[in-house]
Amino acid sequence: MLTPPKKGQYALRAVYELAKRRGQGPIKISAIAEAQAIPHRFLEVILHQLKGSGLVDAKRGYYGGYALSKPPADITVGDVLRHLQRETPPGQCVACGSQQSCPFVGRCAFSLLWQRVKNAAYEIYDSTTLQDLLDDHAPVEALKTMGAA
Amino acid sequence: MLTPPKKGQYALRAVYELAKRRGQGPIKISAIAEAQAIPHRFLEVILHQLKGSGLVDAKRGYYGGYALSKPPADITVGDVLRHLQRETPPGQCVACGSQQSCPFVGRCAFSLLWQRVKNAAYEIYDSTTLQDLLDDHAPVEALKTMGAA
DNA sequence: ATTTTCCCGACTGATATAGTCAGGATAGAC
DNA sequence: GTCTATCCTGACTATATCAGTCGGGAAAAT
Repeated sequence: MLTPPKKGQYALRAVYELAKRRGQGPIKISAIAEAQAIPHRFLEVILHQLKGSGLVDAKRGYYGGYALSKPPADITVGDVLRHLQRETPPGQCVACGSQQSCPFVGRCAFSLLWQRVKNAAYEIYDSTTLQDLLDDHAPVEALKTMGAA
Repeated sequence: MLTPPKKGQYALRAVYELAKRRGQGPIKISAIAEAQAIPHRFLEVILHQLKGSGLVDAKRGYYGGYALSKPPADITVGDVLRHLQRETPPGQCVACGSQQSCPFVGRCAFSLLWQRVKNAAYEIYDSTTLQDLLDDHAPVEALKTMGAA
């Protein structure tokens, strides 16, 4: 239900790899694909899409490749995920995705609930930077919500 | 990405309807389906599945129908949702659903993150009872995580 | 000029979800 | 006892989304 889509996972693994190699100049798609076990052609699509958000810069040609446009500490997981899914049109019911008309628009007993879950998720995403992931520990203020498996 | 599946939404709307009519004896599937705009045949499947968890009781025959087996205050959204999706096999990576083998098993930089998001979601689900939904307000201790739309 | 890389849109295939269908079982109405 | 309204049950189909591919084009270095 709330397992992130492959595309998002690939994107995060890719920028994570870029963060790890920051300072080594542009990293080729093929290098990232190999290191993170991502289909090469698919990763092309994903990184290109990410470029549109300004989180990564691309360089073409012989010594081309991708690089983060900001320090890993300034990029959050939320930044990455947000730019992959087209955001839901404002005023639209969170639950009734697509442009289907919700039969309970305005008086839905659950819309608030879905909204809260979504906010809780992005609160975590937005408070986790690539640097946090590199350091292999969760941000301090979020740890208390962890609980057991 | 984290919009709940239709099945779960239908299930919740159905038990919500049952909670609303509690005390009126068994409620027919057709009545629930009409009130909540759920395909009749599909709702049959869903309610039958829910019955397996003991949250609802069914009665057959002329005056048959469904009813909650417990007071609305004793049933949480988490209870309902948990019984709809087969739980992920233990030890399995949260992200790499199905039984696909994760190439980063054990050393995945993100598994902790996914786990935390999942936990945060179920913390909200488990602290929201049907009674809360009937009262049309969120449980107090969860309100602080709401934020803007 | 050629190679190596990213760029870009259209396309295909797999998978999970959403929903249907036909018929059987049970309980009450008559 | 028969009839009807209801839930029960599994197998089935359709659809939408996701995952991934393909072919070719454009910049940058050699």
